[in-house]
Order: sequence, then structure tokens, then C-alpha cells
Amino acid sequence: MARIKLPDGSIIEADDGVTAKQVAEKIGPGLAKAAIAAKINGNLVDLSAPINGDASIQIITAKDAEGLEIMRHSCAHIMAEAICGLWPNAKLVYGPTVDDGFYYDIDLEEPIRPGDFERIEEKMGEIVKADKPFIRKEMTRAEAIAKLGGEKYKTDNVNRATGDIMSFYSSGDGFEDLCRGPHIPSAGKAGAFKVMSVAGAYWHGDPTQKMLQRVYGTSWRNRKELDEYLTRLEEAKKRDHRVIGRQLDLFSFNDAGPGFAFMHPNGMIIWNSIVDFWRGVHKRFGYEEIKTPIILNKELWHRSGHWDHYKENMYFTRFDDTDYAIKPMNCPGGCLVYQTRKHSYREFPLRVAELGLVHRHEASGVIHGLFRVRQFTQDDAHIFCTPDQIEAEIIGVIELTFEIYRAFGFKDFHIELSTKPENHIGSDEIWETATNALINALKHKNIDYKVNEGDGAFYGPKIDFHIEDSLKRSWQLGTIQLDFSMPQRFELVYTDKDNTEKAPVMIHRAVLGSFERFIGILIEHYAGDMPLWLAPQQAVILPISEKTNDYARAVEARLKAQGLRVSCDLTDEKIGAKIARTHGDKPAYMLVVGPKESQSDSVNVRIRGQEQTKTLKVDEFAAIAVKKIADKQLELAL
RNA sequence: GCCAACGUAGCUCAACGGUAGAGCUCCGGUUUUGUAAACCGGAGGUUAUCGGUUCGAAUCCGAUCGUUGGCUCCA
Repeated sequence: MARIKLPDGSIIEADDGVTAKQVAEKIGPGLAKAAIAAKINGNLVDLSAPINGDASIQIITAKDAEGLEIMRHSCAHIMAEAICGLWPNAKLVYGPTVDDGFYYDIDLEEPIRPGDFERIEEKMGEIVKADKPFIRKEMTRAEAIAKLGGEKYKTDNVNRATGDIMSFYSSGDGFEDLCRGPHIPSAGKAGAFKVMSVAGAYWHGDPTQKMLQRVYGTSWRNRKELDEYLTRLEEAKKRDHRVIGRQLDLFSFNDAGPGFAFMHPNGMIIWNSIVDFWRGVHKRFGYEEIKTPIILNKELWHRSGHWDHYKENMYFTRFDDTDYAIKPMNCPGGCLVYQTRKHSYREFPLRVAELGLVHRHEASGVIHGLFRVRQFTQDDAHIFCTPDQIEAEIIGVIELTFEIYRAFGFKDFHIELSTKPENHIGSDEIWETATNALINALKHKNIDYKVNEGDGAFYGPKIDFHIEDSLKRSWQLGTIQLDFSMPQRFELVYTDKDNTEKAPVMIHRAVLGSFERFIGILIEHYAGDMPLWLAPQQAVILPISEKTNDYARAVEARLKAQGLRVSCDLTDEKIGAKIARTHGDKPAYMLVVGPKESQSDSVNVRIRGQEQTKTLKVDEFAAIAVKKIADKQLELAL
């Protein structure tokens, strides 16, 4: 006898061996119809799974996140069957779910092309329409290996799997695949799907292994959700910083320098606004600023350890029979500045910032707009301190970092701690001390963090700051890296209270990471609608006709005198056309001026993103705008 | 770097083996306009580059460069 406990606490009694599907039927026909899988004693299983003895059960439907996940996984199988039907030579490797969908890795000599997607989808449609069941067959590990008959990829999957029971699922028209499950009861429950893209992917993500074809699909509960997802993709495309960067004339790229951004005047307005703000905050937090050379002798990079650990990403140059490297990081230069004089414990902590221009030769396939470039400006700083100052310094950096993020409207951040990588310098003891210092600071601030084992820089452990943008995407921006190695390599010392020379602790840190990348993130976060203090065009004045051009120019001059970034549209277009065109430039405000405004010394303000307008005295508008800029207000409403 | 796709005017796209076009932008003119696009005209392209096939190539083939989407890597 099985005693089955439902989520509401009630008990259903049934014979042993009753299936989850039958339990669902007992609860109600509606639920039985909607059922996709079940959770028995906390484990996800097929609806066909038998239940014995005491058990708790939850019927999973498409409404549950787990239900959607199962639908997607089953969809991957359906796509695999479709592909195997079209390409009988295709060897299946691995087909998991991902955010918004699934993929299947396939070993097939003939490339699958985007033009094939329609055929694949049609075939998938046929399989779904036939609505054949997914049937689970369990066997031992040895039986599974025997059944696979030496098939390379699936045998490897068995060898990597845990547990002694392996399972195969048969579905559709005689299709069979090794899979842990669970699956939807039959293909008809697959929901709405679309084959999205195909890309190369190394087997096991290992570049020395064969490159497989990874076919991506998206799948949803129904057609409506699929369409909404596709619309969301379209919207995200419109936010693409590369598209908006061109539209707003912020920056460009040229074949003359792949991965090297050209910042235009509008882009530099955003850049310099950020720099001004950044300098102000750093001054308040007790930082000084330096600037170190971009090209430095190769020997320096041997000494710093970069030659041994970072050479592949560095640019080199040679003149006067001497080898030089273009700096990929600012720290060695910072060390040379430190060395120019004697230091005392009294001046510690010594906080030295540098907006350093670095070059890194990134692989051609990874460069991407402003997000991944080969030349970028880091908002770097190096803090030299004594070991007992580490914790307080790290706390200070955390506070400074949060203050800066909040000014840009980022509210959700999280922190990750990365520990010793395989490729590292320095002793295990040094690594442990440094890692503990970071942990203690985080504990002191009561900050939750995630640990990434083995992800640290080669010279020390680090904590990384991640922010979440308006599309809920996570970006790594800031980093704090403890470094006990660099001071040793450069023989940096300070004189302590007892008149002995000791090695200082060096803390590397960046808040925004890369200016280029951060600006790209801001553009996508705001969809190009920059907050007033960052907007390249804060206001555009639109005279109704030439008759008020003089008034428009006068207003422009007055607003400029207040420090506002203003321009005038003096073309002979009608006002409707001026507004429509100006929209594309995304100014915070449009100021319409005609005879009425010129007589009352006012402007008719159109706020970006709003239909209705508001008339204000020129001085009134200027005062409000100036205050909003000073306060870095994100809200444009007057 | 690897796999695949794509490179046509400043931008967005047509033309898909037979004389390279449109809209927007830009320039000149008409119009003097009241809240999301008035009208007329003009300029702008060795179709990424180089080579091949063909009577004929933007179109087919190859190489190179670049871009896009992934993989690996990363700020």
C-alpha cells in the first residue's frame, strides 16, 4: 500500500506501483492533462514512475519552472531526432537546457546551415504532431555500455555519469537516446519552439578536442510566450550599444584597428562626465593620481612576471636595439613610481589611482564592440599598506565602489571571491594569508559572496564586483586583488616604526574596470537614454519657424552660460519634423520655442519619453536642470 | 585562435550570371511652419581586397582582411 502525501498535506492511498500519472488523475482530470512530470520525495521523475510505500508527491506542470525546463530538455531530444532524420550520419553528444532554451552538440562532417533550420523545425513539428510517448528504460552501467556498442560520445557520457542505473529514452519514430531524464510524457507536450542558431563548440569545452556543431533552440510553454521572447530579442537588439553608438555618434570602429575604439565628441562627453565624477569621489576617499608610460622596457615585464604569465596577450615593439612592451596592466609602472623615494609607515595607507591606458592582444574571435576591446582605460589604483591595514582598506574600497555604482543607477550587485589558480606565483602561505584577508573584510561588511575556486589572477586572490543591468544581465565591473608578490619582485619597502625596512602589501583595485566597456554597459542599461548628467545632448531648442530663431539662439546662449549642453535646430523644417528627427538623438529635453514663448521668456519642454509638454520660464528650466545635474538625478520629470 | 554565416552609398536595405537602385543622412532651392517626418532638384558606389571561372561576375569558386553568432579566454 502506498501512502502518498500531496503538497497541501492531504494523503492519497493507493496500491504500490501506482504511477505519478495515476495519482494526478485521482487528484483531478485537469491536473492529469496538464501534468508534465512529478516530484517524488523531492526528486524529479517521469509521470510513468511507480510509487511504493510512503511518499510525498508534487505534480509538475508547464507552470512550474521545473516543468518548463523538462519541456526544453525534451525539445532538445525532439530536435536531435529531427536532425538524425535529416542527417543519418549525425552523432549525438550532449543536449542540455540553457537559459531560454536548449542546445544539442552534434558531431557531423557536413555543416548544418541556418537555411536548414526550417527543415529541422518542420521535422520537429511532425514528431510533435505524432505525439509518441517518451519511454524510459533502465539498465546497469555495464548493460548501457554494451548497448552503446563503443559509440564514443555516449559511452563517454556513461563514464562521466554518477550512479549505477543508466537510462535510455525512446521517443518519436524509434529514436533512442541515453538520458537521465525526466521527460514530458509524450512529444505533443513540447510547447512552442524555434531553432535559433548553430555554432562550433569544442567537445568538453577543450580546445584540443574536436569541434562539434552546437545547434541552439529556444522553447516556451506556448506560441504566445515564444513570440514574446522573440520580441524581447528584437528589443535587446535595439539596445545593442554598437547600434546606439552609431545612432548617437558616440564611437566607431575601423578596419585600421580591429578592437580599438574611436571615441567621438559625443562619446567623450559621456567619458569625461564619468571621469570628473570618478576623480571627485576618489579625492574624497583619499586617493592621489598618477600617470605612467604605455611603452616600457621588456626587462620590466620579466621582473613583474607578466612575461612568463601574460606574454601571449602583450604587444611588443623594438627600437634602438631594445625590446619594449606595450603595457597590458598598470602595476609595474605604479611600482616604479613607488620606488622613486623612501616610504614611511606614517604615510600608509598610500592610495594611488591611475586612469591607465592598457593594450591586450585579445584573440580575434572574442573582440566585441566596446565590451571586449584590445585597448582600454582602466580605472586602476594601487594601495600600499601594512598587513594590519588590509581589512580596513578593503572595506574602504567596497564602500567607494558601491557609492560609484549607485550614482549610475545600479542597485543590484553581488560579489565573488576567486582563489588560487593553477598558473600562479607566490607561496601557498602567502595565498592563504591574502585570501583570508579578503574573506575577513567581506564578513565584516556582512556581504554574501560566491566562491570561484581557482579563478584568481596569477599574482593573488581577488574579489569581483558584479552589477545587474536593466535587462537583468550580470556584468563584472570592479575587482580587488591582493598582491604580496609584486612588492617582492620590485623590492618595494617602507620603513616601519622599529626603523626596519619591510615589504608593503599591494592592493590592486578597479571600480568600473574598463571605461570603454562600462560605457557600453551604460548604453545598453539605459537603451541610449542617458541620465541628464551623462547625456551628450541635455537639451535641444526647436524654434517653430525662422521668426523665432533669434530667440532660440538667445535661449541657447543663456543655457550654455549655465553650463548646460544645448544646441539649436535652425533648419526650416516644420516643428513636427524637427521633433521627429531630434528624437533619434535622444536628448533629455526638447525645448520648443515660438512667438508665445519668446513673449513670455519661456520654453515649452518635451521630456524624453513623454508625450505631454510643460511650459517653464527659461531661468526656471535652467535652475532645475542644473540642480538635477549636480545631484546626478536619474529622473527627468520637471 | 577554432566553427559557421555575412561584407552593396555615411546609415538601413534592394538587385541573386546580362547597364548597381530605394529610403534616411548630406548639399542647393521652394516653403515660414505650434508638438513624431512639406515639396523640388542634386551629390554620393572599381559592390571589403586580391586572384580565378565565364562572351559577361555584386551574384559562381579560392585566398586575405573585417564583422556577426557561438566555443575557448577575459576588464
